[in-house]
Amino acid sequence: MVPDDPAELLCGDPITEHTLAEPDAVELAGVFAALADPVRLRLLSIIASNDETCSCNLEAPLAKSQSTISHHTAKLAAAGLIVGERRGRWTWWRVVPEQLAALQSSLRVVQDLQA
Amino acid sequence: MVPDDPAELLCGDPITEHTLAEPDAVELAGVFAALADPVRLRLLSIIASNDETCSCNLEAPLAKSQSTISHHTAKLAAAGLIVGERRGRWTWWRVVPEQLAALQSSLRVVQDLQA
DNA sequence: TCAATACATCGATAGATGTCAATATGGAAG
DNA sequence: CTTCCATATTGACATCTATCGATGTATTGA
Repeated sequence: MVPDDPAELLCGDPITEHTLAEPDAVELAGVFAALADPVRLRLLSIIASNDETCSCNLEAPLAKSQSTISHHTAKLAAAGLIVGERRGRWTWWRVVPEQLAALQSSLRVVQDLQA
Repeated sequence: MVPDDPAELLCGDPITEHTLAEPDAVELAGVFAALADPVRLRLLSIIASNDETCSCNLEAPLAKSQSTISHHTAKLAAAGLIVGERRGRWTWWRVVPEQLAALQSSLRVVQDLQA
């Protein structure tokens, strides 16, 4: 707890300005949460390695069930990291570079705070 | 599932090369998991906004208990995003810019896969 | 119209996670 | 040495999440 007596403020002033606000933190945390799973990271890297990737090419390399893959693609899509387009029988996924760029930017902001 | 008959490979070839390997994915997911919480993101932004930040200045702005803050700083530290140094009564935290840079780099790799 | 297929959704379950109160630890100050 | 204080750890609990099998839905092709 912060000491009441100013003379005991030996650990510096509390700083609450210019820091991440709660709503922004919740939203950003949601995007990071989408990346906080090994299966989804590999999924993303496979999708990113092609212009478009069919769902039917995602199950085999990751050794997960169809419903699990569907669950993960849905999470990545909800985070805005990929978009899917249904054409014919298949759903084609592609990455959203802008969202990846936005994430990098967020990290850079934190870095710049310190510099 | 991938069709057996080559004539039915209408959705393209499965691609497993140049994608994120399992062990790397697990490690990277762990770092992202550390950022997948609003409290930790705000914690990180507060710590980043100073050269060093005392734990005693982290509880009040985030309105969380002492043990919860300790839990979160430990997670950020385990992910290599911050380091703590105990001097006297207090623990001083600072961000690790190299780890933030490494994360940005990981995201850039995914972006470059697609380009 | 009907069967097959690709994907989503549901229900269930085991394990992970955020939170707090209580307690332990370890340095500071007297 | 003893007391005080900042922080870490423990134990408990509610919630979230990853996973799968089963089922639903929509589209293709015969």
